[in-house]
Parts: sequence; C-alpha cells; structure tokens
Amino acid sequence: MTQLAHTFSALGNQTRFAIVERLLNEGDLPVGAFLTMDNLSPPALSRHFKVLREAGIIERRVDKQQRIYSVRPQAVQQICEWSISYRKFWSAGLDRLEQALSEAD
Amino acid sequence: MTQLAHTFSALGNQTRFAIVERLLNEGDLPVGAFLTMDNLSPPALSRHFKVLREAGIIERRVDKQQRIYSVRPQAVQQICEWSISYRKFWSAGLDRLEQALSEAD
DNA sequence: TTGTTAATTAACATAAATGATAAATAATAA
DNA sequence: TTATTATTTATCATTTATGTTAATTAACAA
Repeated sequence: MTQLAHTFSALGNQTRFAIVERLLNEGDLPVGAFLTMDNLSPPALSRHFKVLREAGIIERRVDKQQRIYSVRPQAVQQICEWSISYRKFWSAGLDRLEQALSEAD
Repeated sequence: MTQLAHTFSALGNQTRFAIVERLLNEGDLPVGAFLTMDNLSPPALSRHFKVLREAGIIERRVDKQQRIYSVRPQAVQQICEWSISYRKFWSAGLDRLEQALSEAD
C-alpha cells in the first residue's frame, strides 16, 4: 500500500478520525483523555492509537504512566500536498482555497 | 460517519486509491479500462467503483454499454480544505505549499 | 433472432477489522 | 510491600471487507 492510501485507511474510521481532529484542536493528549469516547474500552482505544501510529499519523512520548500522543505535522501536510497537486482539476478558481489560507492565519 | 471519514475510508484501499489517481490523471474512463489492474475480476472492480461512488468520490454516466466514471472535484477539494484548516499546525512556513500552488499552474 | 461485449447483482468463502474481557506491565501512592 | 492508575497485550467473538464464480441485464453486431 502506498503511504497515502495507508494514511487514508487509518483516517477512514470515525473513532480514529475524531481522535486525530481532537489532537489537532486541543493539542497533545494521553489515551485516557479519550476514554469516554463512544464508550470504548481501553484496549479498543489503545488499538486505534496503534493503527494511527503505525500509519505515521501520530507519535507518542512516554510521560510517567501516561502515553502522550500528538499528530505528526508531515502526515497532514502530505494529504494537503496530494490534494493540491490536483488543484487544477478540482478548483474552478482559487477563491475558496485563498479564503481558507487567509482565515487560517 | 462524518463525510470526510467516509471519504478517507473509501480512499484507504490501494486499488481504489489507484483508480482515483488514474481517473484524476487520465480523465474519465470506463470500468473496463481498469480490468488488468491487480488481476481483479470484473465484479471485484465493480464493487470498488460502487464504494467510491457511495462515498461521493466518483460519479458515473451511462454511455451505451459502458459506465464512464469521473472524479467529483468537490471530493478532492474537501480533503484539501480539511488539511488547509490545520495549516497553522503543520506548516512551519508556506514554502512547500506555495511551491505546490505555483507548480500546479 | 443469436451471439458478443460491458457491467452489475447474487451467493458464497475467506481475510481483516473491531470490540470485549482478562491478564500483564509499569509507574505512583499509601 | 500492597494497592491504584494508565496503558498495552493476549484471546476470542462478531462484523465488515474483499475476492471468486455464476447468473442477470442491457446494448450492439452478425
């Protein structure tokens, strides 16, 4: 599987997509912060983090008992670059992209 | 499942990702153009097209016996906008994005 | 009509994904 | 030491995904 298909595969699950979005929005968090999510058991959550990690989307650091996860910027960047590489195809103009770029500042 | 997770799920398969990339690069094509791919049977291929279509990534038009598939620009655009919305997070600068934008012209 | 081409649907087998509970590991607290 | 907290690994059950062959549908061509 190509790197990008692997990335999409990991993100193509509601729970994992929500984990990544929350890490992006709230910053680094330990597994425990997601325990209430979908009433998922700790092992189920742990496996989702493992899938994301093996796809290169997140990485972890150990802090005492906790494993703190964070999104790897390169992962999101690669997605962006892939979509941008087809920009001529999907964009009738640069309006929406330029707006997004300016709003992100 | 959110729309985007659904999109990623459909793209998270080597065969389907390759189908989409080929449609993006070569333009609209009928199912038959992919028959040699991975030595996949017609029904297997047909199902992959169905998954992509149900995720809103491709659409088809009927032309005599053939079903011609094309990528929906909005699908790629949504992926781009999602990644761009986190640009501040992943981009240390605009260098690579700006380069991609200019090269795409 | 009869046969061929293009694609899909039906039915089924097998592999992979996902979840749960139980047990294990490691750090911390009492 | 013993108990508690945080997370993972091991097992196992169930669902979903993916592939195959056979049959079906629809458009053409002889």
